Amino acid sequence: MSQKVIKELILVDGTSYLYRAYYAIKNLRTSQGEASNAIYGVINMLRKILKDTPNAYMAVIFDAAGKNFRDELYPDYKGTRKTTPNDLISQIEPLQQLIQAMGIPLLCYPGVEADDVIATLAKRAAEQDIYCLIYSSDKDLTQLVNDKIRMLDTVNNYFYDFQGVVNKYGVKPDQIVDYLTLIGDSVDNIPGVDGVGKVTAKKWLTEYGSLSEIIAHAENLKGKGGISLRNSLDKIALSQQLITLKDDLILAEQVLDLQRSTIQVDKLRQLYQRFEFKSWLAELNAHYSTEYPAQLAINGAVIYELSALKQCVDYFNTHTTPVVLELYTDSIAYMQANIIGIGLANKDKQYYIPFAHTQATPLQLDIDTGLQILKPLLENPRLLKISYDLKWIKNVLNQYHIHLQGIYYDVLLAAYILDSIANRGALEDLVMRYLDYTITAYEDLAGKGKKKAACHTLTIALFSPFVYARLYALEELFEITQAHLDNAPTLQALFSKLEMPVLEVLSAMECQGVQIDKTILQQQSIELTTEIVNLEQRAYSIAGKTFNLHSPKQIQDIFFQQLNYPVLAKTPKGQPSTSEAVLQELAEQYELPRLILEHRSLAKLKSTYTDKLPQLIDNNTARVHTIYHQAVTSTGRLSSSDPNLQNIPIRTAPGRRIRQSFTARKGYCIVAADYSQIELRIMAHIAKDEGLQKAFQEGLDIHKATAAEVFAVALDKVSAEQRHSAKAINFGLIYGMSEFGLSKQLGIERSQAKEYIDLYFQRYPSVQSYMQTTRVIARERGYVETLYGRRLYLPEINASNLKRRQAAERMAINAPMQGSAADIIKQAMIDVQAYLLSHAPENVLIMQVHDELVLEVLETQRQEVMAKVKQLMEKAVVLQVPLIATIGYGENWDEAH
DNA sequence: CGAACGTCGTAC
DNA sequence: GACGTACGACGTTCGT
Repeated sequence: MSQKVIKELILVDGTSYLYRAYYAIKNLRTSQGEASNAIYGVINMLRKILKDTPNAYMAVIFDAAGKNFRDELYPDYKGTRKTTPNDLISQIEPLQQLIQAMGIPLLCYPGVEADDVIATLAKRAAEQDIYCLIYSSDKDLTQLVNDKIRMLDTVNNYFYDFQGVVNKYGVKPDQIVDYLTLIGDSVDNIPGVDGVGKVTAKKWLTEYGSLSEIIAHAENLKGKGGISLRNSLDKIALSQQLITLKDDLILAEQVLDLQRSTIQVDKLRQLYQRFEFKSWLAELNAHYSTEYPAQLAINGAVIYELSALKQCVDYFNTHTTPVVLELYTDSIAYMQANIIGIGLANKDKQYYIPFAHTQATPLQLDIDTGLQILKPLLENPRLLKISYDLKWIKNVLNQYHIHLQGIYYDVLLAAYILDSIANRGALEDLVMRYLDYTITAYEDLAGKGKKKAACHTLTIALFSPFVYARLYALEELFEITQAHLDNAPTLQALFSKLEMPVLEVLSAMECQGVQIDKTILQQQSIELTTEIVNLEQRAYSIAGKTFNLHSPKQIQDIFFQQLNYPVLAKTPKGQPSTSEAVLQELAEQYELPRLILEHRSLAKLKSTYTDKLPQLIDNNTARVHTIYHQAVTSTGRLSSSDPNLQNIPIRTAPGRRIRQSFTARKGYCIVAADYSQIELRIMAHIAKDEGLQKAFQEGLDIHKATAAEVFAVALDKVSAEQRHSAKAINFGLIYGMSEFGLSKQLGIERSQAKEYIDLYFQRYPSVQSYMQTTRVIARERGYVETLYGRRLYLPEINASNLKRRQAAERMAINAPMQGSAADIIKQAMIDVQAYLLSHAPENVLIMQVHDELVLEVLETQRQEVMAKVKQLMEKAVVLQVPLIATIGYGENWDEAH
């Protein structure tokens, strides 16, 4: 055999991969709710092929819509298939566009199947001494395999050459048609010979060579298979015809035409954007990034000279338009960050002022000198500042004793108000979404993960265009998001009256920090270590060997292989589950699960809290400085990280001990003020339920009052268990819980849970109608609102998938309550901060935990401040029910409760 | 060997 | 599958 073959031909069974990808990849859709899983899977595979064999002839072949000749021959062909899901159908058209935009030949012939086209092309290629590799997981195609045609099933990771087919099916490729005819194909609904399976088919074919020879010797065949073969000769002919691929189609394309053409960059970019394939988009932009600087009216300059900096400052001082401000540092941790450079811009001009790049010619300005000149501009309240994440910028500047003023417009917050889910991404994602062009992400400039380069190691020549593009884009995002806000007055008010002011409160809280007593935590860590080691030893002795108590896999082994515990539940992958619930149940009978549960809870305290918190104490301030994220949650709540101060334990005694380390400075005390039942109060208000409102107005214990109603007993006759049940119902309502959830929560029968819920709705009918109205409004508008008009868009509220739709409905129920509570406490924070700054400046807010504000208050002013804070919180908004804050104080956070 | 994912546990 | 919003530690799996 000559080795003159230069190229091989790659034929991809597009339809086969489309289905496989659709079912293999779950839960992939865009922020708008458009399914993208099948597209992602197919394109991912094609990209791999292109990377491995960039020079091969290549085509992707799809089945055409409509009937083909097999349907004519046999009306039940593929009759057992379920109808194709809409989610899949919607992906076919864009997938094909994407493949074409990638420059890959795409073939789709009506009246035949993709397999027939593949058969024809493979045969033609082989005739021309071109080796052919078929990518498919369809076993029918193995009939084509010979010394030049091979098949790769990437789904099952199996390679079919001649020997591969023999190994897999026990017959040769040219016997595959006969083999499949005998055993039939349930996938395509092709009948085989009754009583003949893989074993018999293989035996007969080995003995007689082919189906026609088998039929010729039919009278020799024994058993049930032999009888049914003799009785179904006509059916066999049809099956054989259906399974045999047509390899003599007349096609418009020759094999040599199947070359990759030029990539359609714009089309590809548009589709990658639509389906939010961000890393591919970034890669595309890295290769074809010439467009944007030319297209954007960028007019940038790097400032190296003192005189130029002074001129620049004068320029912005004499223009009344807002200034776009960017800060670049060597760390994202605001307490440690060192400024590397500053970007300043307006509509017409972008400046980059580098201070600390490692390599720079000409010399950079000295940072102290530079900041001294910039300080008046930054602190000028009349010169308005625009940026993305101004809180972080303000915090960093604070470390340089520059107090940023004129905080005007944070693009991050504006986008968050416009759509708290779709606008979760970074600046470059907002640019893509609102401006329809792309700018370089920092990671694409400097790498990511461990390879990520700090910006001072980048050259100014590389870095400055990146800065200009961001400054320019920020200006444009300012204009476009402002226009969107102007169209929705409630959103505009939410932005300018709530979020922008809260930004400044949060900045102050973060920089203030919280004093944490390291010695308390370190002592607790030591004690926890002792207990953890003790639990480990006891566990090892029961198991008879050492193992990792954190490893579900090892626990599975010991529980179910070694100790033969009963398997109570399985994971989705079919493994015996060792989840919390299973452990709880096993713990009733066995010692080991009890030890593991105990170990988990102690290990959690140690690793997450007592070990971690001391590490985060700032060297200079001796306090912990969290980050409050103002644009993360879908509902409007804040979140906290590094460390997360919003999930410090409270429910158990060892947990509360951690709170004892949150202490006040000498002469101060910790004051903690909680809103009481704020979400239920909001529900009573929004739902306009008279019964519920009355209970709150009378100042009743709300769970007790609910129990009295639901169980029809007098208030003073409510049992502890009844109150407990009512409390679960109340919480369940806020979360959109089902009967199932309530029954699980209370450990009661589902029918019993349903009874409770029905009784509740009978007693509080307005609550029921509110829930229903909310679902309807969500479906009609596509979003729900809080009291302050904050929106949560729910793209899946009309999804065809029941589970997704129900999840969206639960969010629709929960978001107005959770979000309104978030709005209210934000208002309270603004009011409290204004009071403190004007009347009691020694006292400071230090934490927010969703419905709780924590302050550090001068002992001598305690009574006055507590009274005022309580009053401001309760007066933050007027509802149909009283808003109550309970307030306490102590030397530490635990005592203050 | 580091990144990504899944499970678990803490808060409101 | 079944109760909403988060962050983060850990083990396992995946891909380079």
